Amino acid sequence: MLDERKSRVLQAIVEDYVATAEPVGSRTIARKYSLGVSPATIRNEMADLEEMGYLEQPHTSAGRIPSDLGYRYYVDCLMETPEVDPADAELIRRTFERKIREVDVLIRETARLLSETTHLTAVVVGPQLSKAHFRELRFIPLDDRRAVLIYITDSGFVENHVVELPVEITMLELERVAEILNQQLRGQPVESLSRTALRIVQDELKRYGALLEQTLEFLKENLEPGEKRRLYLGGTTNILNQPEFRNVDKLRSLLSVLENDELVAELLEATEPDSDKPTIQIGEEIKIREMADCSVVSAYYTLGNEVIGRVGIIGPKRMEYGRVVGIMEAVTRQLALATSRYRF
Amino acid sequence: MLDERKSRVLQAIVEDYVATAEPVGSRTIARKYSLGVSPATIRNEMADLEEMGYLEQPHTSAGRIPSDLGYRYYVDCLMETPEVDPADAELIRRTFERKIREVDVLIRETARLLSETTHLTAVVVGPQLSKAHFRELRFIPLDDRRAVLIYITDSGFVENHVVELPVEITMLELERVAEILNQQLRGQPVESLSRTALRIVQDELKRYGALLEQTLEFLKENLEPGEKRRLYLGGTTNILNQPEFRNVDKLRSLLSVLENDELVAELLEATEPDSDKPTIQIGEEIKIREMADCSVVSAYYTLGNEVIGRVGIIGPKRMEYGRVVGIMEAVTRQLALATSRYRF
DNA sequence: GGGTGGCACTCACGGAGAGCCAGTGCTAAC
DNA sequence: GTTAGCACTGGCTCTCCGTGAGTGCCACCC
Repeated sequence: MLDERKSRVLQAIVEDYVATAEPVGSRTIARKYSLGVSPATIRNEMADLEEMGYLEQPHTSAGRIPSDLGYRYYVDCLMETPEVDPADAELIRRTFERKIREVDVLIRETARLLSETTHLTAVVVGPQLSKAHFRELRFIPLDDRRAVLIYITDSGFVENHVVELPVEITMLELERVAEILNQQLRGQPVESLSRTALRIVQDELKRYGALLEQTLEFLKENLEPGEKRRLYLGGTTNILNQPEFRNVDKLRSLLSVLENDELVAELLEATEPDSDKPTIQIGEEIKIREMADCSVVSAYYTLGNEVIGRVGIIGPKRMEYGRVVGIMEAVTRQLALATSRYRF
Repeated sequence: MLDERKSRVLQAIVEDYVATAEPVGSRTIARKYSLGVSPATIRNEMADLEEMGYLEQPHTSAGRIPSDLGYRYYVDCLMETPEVDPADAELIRRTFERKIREVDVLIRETARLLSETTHLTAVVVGPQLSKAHFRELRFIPLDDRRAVLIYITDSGFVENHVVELPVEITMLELERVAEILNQQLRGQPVESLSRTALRIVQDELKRYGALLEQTLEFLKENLEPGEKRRLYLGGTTNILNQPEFRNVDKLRSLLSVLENDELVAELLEATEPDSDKPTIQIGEEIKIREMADCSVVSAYYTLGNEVIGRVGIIGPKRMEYGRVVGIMEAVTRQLALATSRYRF
């Protein structure tokens, strides 16, 4: 725990550095932040803070910048989350009051909204199929060899997939397959439609072999933990406005990471499972080497009590944490609300 | 038309500049490309070519680089398209021999494939709904107020959409609506399901007012020329490897363009409608200012005789046009083949 | 003893100048 | 028409200050 004055000094340094991207010196603080002491005193405090690991010095004759630890202390103990800017609040309200009926569009719009309000890069991981409850599947025959398999959950996802039919199957038999599957599976949490549960059904339906196998395969593909993710990035180019990424090589390695959906989705998994405050990962706390200069603010949104998706903001460590957290809270609240409209 | 020797000189300059990204001088050409004449002669030829507008000089004491016109002459008259590299050919073959059943996945994979083989940025605009023929729609009731509207075309697209029902409608009536619409519209080219054609049906079905309106709205949204595009970018970060984009500001403006799906899709519209060779746009031939240093190679792919989608490669003007064209031809051939598998 | 003013020291940054060199344009000769 | 020779150009790199922001330390003061 830092004493009052050290806290104020650290806070001043973080906030000034966030605003200017320049190492901040003792005189600047004495002038801009009225701590009522002289630069020399602040120099001493800064020397202490550096020794304790909260500050770093790019080179001997430069000002100080916060270390990862310094940012960590700042977000944990010093940061305030200001009211969301009225213009942003208005934008958020307006975005969600439009009735968006397609889940994909909703995700995309959310990502755009977050990136526009924070001027950073936003990630949204869409409602996960596996968190929903199975409702019903249907086959729509196309010709004698193929049908569309349609799969609906009670949170309103509709997925479809063309499956090949065993040649001999009749329209009636097809309906029978659907009926049996529906009876066995309706209302089940999709997550627990595990291989074993499905296998029971499979036994019962041995004779529809190939068709069933494809259906199951589709269900598996879409429901396993590694299910296809609905992931959307917004405002990737906002990164380019950050002075820390003027360097093209750094930029390239970061952008390569962002092109990898797997990795990005994992980033957001770090969200603390029970907190309803956004989680913040700072610099080297992120395991990805290329992101050592970045921070990630992430949160989840819920449908009922169920976590069904996540949002994140990726930016330089030097970001306005308070503002970002405020925006994120406002957006996830609205997003949960919007998602609940899909339910039936 | 350039005489033989001028052609050889221009070709040498383009190819050397493509390979090295450095302005090329008369000595380099004399040494590396055996034209059988001395540097001085080549200097004279270069001076001529510059006067004719095929070459430019970054500054007085530097070598020459091709102008837009120079590239244009090169791709029109001098370029050869070499055999696709065996490793790439193998990769292309393998990608498409996997049975990909989801259209979205196919597009994504194609974009990835193109960007990996060309080391440039790839765009794929997916099969357009509006080019298909209507086959059938279905309602699956969810509760007494909502149903899923499912829409199938004969080229294998399945789209779905939650619609709100007029409260009084019964299951049977719902089926009747679908039936009437199906009868009226089946087999129609989707493009010609214009507002007027739909209005006729609408008259007939006045009593289902709200539901019908929503259905029509959905059809319109998805079928109008401005329909939602299935567009996918691959290898965006490949741009960063190009020395011409070491400059972060140039890079930013280019990436902003690429974030705009509308603009990117328009780029590919320029594809010449009847040629089966890829179309090449060079530098300022592209109307987008931010892309003045880029070239776009684009082509379409067909299902039957119908153009249903487009692919493009975006790179610096200094790209290996021959190789890119070769790869693109191979990929579009395979893509058309793969798409035809969806048909029924 | 904590706070402060003063002072020497450090180091990144930017501009000026020198040398280098790839490449040109021109001229004269073949 | 081709080529060799040569003076000239202009960007690039390296080095060398000068400048200024900022530090660390010391002595002094309340």
